[in-house]
Amino acid sequence: MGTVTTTSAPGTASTSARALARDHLTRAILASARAQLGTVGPAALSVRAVARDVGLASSAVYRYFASRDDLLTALLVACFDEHGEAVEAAADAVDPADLSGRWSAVAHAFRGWALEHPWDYALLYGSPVPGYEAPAQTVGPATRVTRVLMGLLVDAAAAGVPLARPDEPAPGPAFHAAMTGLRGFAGADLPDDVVLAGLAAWSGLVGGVTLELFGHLDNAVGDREAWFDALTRRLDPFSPSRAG
Amino acid sequence: MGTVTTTSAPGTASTSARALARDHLTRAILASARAQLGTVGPAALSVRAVARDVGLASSAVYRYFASRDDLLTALLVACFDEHGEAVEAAADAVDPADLSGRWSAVAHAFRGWALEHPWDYALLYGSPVPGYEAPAQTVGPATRVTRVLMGLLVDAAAAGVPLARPDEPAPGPAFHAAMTGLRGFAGADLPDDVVLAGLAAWSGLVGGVTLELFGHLDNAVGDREAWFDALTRRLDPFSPSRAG
DNA sequence: TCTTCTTCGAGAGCGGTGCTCTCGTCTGAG
DNA sequence: CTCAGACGAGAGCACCGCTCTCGAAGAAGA
Repeated sequence: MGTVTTTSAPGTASTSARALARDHLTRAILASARAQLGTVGPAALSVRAVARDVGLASSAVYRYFASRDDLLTALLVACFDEHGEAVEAAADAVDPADLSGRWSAVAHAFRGWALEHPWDYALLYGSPVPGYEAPAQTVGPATRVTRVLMGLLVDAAAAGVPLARPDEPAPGPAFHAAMTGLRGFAGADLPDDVVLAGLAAWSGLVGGVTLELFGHLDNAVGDREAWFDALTRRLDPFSPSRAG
Repeated sequence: MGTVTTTSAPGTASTSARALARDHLTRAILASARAQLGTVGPAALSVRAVARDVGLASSAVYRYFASRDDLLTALLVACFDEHGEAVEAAADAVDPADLSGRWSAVAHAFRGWALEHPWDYALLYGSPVPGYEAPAQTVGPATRVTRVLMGLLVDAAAAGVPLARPDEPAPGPAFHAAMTGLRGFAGADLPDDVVLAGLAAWSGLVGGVTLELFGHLDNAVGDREAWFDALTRRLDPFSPSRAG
């Protein structure tokens, strides 16, 4: 669905001059689109501008991407992968037993990438692009970050750490039923309090970065690092277990 | 900046046929734009489509709104006001002494309006529109919701309720300094733990609604009401004080 | 080597967009 | 009653996504 057609069968790396040229141009188009996305936002991405940038007629770009939406899909996959990789790397650099440390690393990597690529972040976690529906091929890369977070939850559950706060009422059976899909996705039978704690932390993280990046803290919060540090600590779902 | 010019001085309601017609058409354009926004998203809003809808030549619309961005600004103000009013009404319908109840009402009203107006919500809290910079006149309406939340924090601070969790480390001096703008905005000298608790709850709320509305819970969470109920309770910054 | 099939790039073109300018018309104030 | 100002329509400009056609160039078979 990304490229229109492929001369060689999938897996067999053709080295013909034509295939090489095709590969090169596909990459150039994607890179140019990515660069344009960095300055102008997904909704304003222009196939014609990309074509001008790589030195092609606008119609020629359609030999490589069937439509603007296809180009958007490729960008979506690239950004999700890059973002996921950054978060994974940060999580893996921390002692696996230190859940709070892993959480903090994940949160800061999440925000760090977003600050470096604000429009890419908007493509991933901002408003949907009006006419565009993300195809199935994007859900894999899209879930890399959530997979990292779920890894934290699975480890917490395996260690038997309760993530509910002392006074927090247990989520009811409706919540348990609602989370069937997520439990299946995690591949582990996570307790409800763990799932809820994880989702709340995830919401707070996305919300915090979104508020900052989309300008909702502009006249309210000065030092953004201090703000995010404090937010991360406050959201840390594993923090209660450290003291108690 | 909204309308191009006004025949009558501001405040004096002119009843001349021309002024009436102008008022009527301005409203019709805004209503049509709002309706179009409801189906297609801010980035795809088309002045020409609005013109067709209200039965005008596209050029005539520019007699009423100087540009597409001006129309967007008017929509932004209208949506912020509507959203703020919904949240305010929900908060005012609860016993003022019941902080957790007010929080829950605010959160559910926030989400309720967002679910009813997904694209309007995207305009308010989603990605920035590429070429568009929100003018100063939007910040007033934009802060209505946050004002309600800050009212909660001010009341909590006045009641001397500590909002930090038992094991939570106090935010440092850098955080205190970062929140100068917000304290000035609140008009009260809120303690750091109260500010942090409020911002974290605010982040979680925006993040939760954003995740749900922008499709990030699609294959993970079934019953959305159950999920949001549980999230709201988990995020409730006043909950610890109830039990302790 | 010659031929045939496919791929590719360019250009023209269609209907859409935001926006500007001009040109008649009509209104309201002096 | 007159005349400046407001107004609507239309043409036009530069841009957009996308399609179609056509000629050049590469790949593959005879």
